[in-house]
Amino acid sequence: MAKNLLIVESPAKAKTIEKILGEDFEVKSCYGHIRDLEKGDMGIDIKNNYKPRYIVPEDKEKVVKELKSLAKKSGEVWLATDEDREGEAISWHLCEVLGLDPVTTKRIVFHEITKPAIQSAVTKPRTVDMNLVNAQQARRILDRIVGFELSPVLWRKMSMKNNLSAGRVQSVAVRIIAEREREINAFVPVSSFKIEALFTAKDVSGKQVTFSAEGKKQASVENAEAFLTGCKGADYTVTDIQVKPGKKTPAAPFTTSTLQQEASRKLGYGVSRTMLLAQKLYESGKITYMRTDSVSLSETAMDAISSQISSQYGDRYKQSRKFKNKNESAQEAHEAIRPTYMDAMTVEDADCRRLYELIWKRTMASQMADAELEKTIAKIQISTNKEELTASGEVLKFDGFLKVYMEDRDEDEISEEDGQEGMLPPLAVQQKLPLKEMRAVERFTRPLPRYTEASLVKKLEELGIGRPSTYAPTISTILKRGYVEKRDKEGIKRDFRILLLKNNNVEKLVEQENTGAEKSKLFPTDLGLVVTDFLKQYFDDIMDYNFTARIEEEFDEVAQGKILWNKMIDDFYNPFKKDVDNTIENAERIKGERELGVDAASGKKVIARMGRYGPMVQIGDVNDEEKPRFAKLKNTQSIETISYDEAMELFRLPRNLGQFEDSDVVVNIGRFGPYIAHDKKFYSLGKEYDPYSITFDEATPIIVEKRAAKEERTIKIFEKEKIQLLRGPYGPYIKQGLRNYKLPKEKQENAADLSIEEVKAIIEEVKANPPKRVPRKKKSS
DNA sequence: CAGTGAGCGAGCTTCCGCTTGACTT
Repeated sequence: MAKNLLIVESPAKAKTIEKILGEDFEVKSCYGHIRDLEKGDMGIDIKNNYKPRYIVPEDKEKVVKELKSLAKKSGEVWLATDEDREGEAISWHLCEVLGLDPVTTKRIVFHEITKPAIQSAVTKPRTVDMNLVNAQQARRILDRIVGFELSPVLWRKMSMKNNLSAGRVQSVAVRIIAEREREINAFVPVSSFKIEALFTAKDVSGKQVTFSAEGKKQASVENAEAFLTGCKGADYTVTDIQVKPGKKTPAAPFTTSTLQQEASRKLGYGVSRTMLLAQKLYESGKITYMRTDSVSLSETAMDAISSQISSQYGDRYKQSRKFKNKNESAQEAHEAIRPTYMDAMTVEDADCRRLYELIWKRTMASQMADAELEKTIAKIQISTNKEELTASGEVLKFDGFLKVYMEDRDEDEISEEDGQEGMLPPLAVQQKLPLKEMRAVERFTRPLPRYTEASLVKKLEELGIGRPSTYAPTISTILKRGYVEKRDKEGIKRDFRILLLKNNNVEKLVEQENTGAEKSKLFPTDLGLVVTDFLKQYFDDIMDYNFTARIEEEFDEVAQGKILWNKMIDDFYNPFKKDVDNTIENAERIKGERELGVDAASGKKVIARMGRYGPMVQIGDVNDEEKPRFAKLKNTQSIETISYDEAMELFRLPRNLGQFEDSDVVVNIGRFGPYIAHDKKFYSLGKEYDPYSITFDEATPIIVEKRAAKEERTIKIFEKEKIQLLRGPYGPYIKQGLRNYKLPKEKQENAADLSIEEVKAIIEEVKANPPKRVPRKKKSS
């Protein structure tokens, strides 16, 4: 009898399941979605009740063909795609493409790839749930409509024409970054004075140790000084001691989002890197599926973890826990991310290993006992006034899960109070304490930090926007479109005051701290800011943080069969389309203009705005008799924050540094960054040089060096044909115009001897048989 | 490769969510 064919989404899963099911089943993968909306005309018949037009994308043709022929040969076809909205739709598309009847074709689901789960799933097949499929179609169609209606609006209203885009997810992601930036820019720090007293006492071994106690924060320097002066000559007595037990609980096992956050905090990985490494671990069978929103573990896994904890740390450290998902939008088609086996596992690649160890520890910790603490709070009376000081200490009584792992926190979750609380020496009520010194330290309030890739993912997940499979790609998109940049920011030096009470004398000191430094953070570009403002102005509802949550409720109603999907789409489309038409008709071009002042020399207005080639400053108006002067903003500057003085500074380029080898040496900033122009040739300036301050003596060696390096790379030049033979990191190649052609292996050795005829032949040869590439998107008819 | 900055109009781009691999100057 012919084998049954079982189709899953992921090929790695297929392999595992085939082993479990044995002889009767052949298990194949469809590699995710196999059909999508056609691109032309949105792929939707708006007038025909939003009927979708599906096609098999080019890169899926092969898979579909193979599944078709297998389906013919096989006994029964079973659909085992993921149990969520998308998975259900994939099953339905498989029915459509393979000619299966969705009413009778067997559909099974499981949330974990374990023998019992899969064997039990096979005993209770159902059929495709068309309501759920319709909910997915509604989701897909709505996203297509939003993206393909909104993006063209931007093309029309923005002067920059570098394929801009907008969408339900990406545009809100940019908005989050833009708003945080403006909060930071508008933030006015307020200072107060933290009171800290240092006392000495004997510890358990009788040694004198220093510990600190805190007093009430003082709002001003006057108050702080008055307080310290008031403490002159005081006695300090312990009046009360409270000892309270406390505990810490481990975090849930990893989901995609929490894995990305922790890998970012603990290992400094960006989200794409984390996902790439996780994919490798998954494919080599070391971890479970890495795109998941579920925190649950299979029974089999819980048992394995439990026995691992027993053998490694003892039963005292064991505590079985079942975690529940807080997130309502979670679809939980998979397990949490965990090691497939808990016993020792070697991972070759160092980066992969670090991620694997993180996953292993987190998984272990999630099934371990609470850490037990003892918190001590001592009140200390000041004899000269009514204020009290508080000393607190924390002792770890039992480490529990902390033996293995502790989750890190984001900057914005760390408050000033929860610094490291050390141990207090044993104290007794009525004990007199000798004061070493007391200080009032000026502290400033801080704005919320800028987002990292991972903290943006966290925010998106909280808002229910995006899915585990799209977090990393979404961030790539907004970076690629130039709405957002990832970079460091240097902090600025700031003075802060300290008042010190010592030996009955109050002394005033000033110290410096660095504030506002950020590393690898997301900054909005001017483009991102103006596009966000524009979309907010004209498409308020789409840009609303709750838009996705609202339509998700409607998708749910479709999934429950309460409303028809085309009715839902119709209710959305009509008002939306009206907004689109109105915007195209009435909205002004997006400029983001801001006036900076008046140029003293010419008496003309100085403005910052978006130009055709990005943010710029301009002196004068295009309607003036004399042409306006233009200068490009540096990439750390922004239309919103640039000052008049900074703007005027930009007009200092181009600078002529003088004559070298009878030609001018001119420094400027061009399309590809700062450069030196000399003798009709151009030399890029590295980051170590500033075009505004580079000197003649610094510039000339760069010319000489770069010229030499270029000669080094050149094998031969065919002047007349404008063809170059160059040496690159992948071997010698031919350059003609913008295109490169690799030399065949046998010709690489003696590349310098090639004649122009031979070179031309190679070009023709390569053109005729182009090297295999990722299939390019083609216009579907 | 190293200009430009206004507006027109051809012909192009664009979304989100499932999955992996092949390529590089």
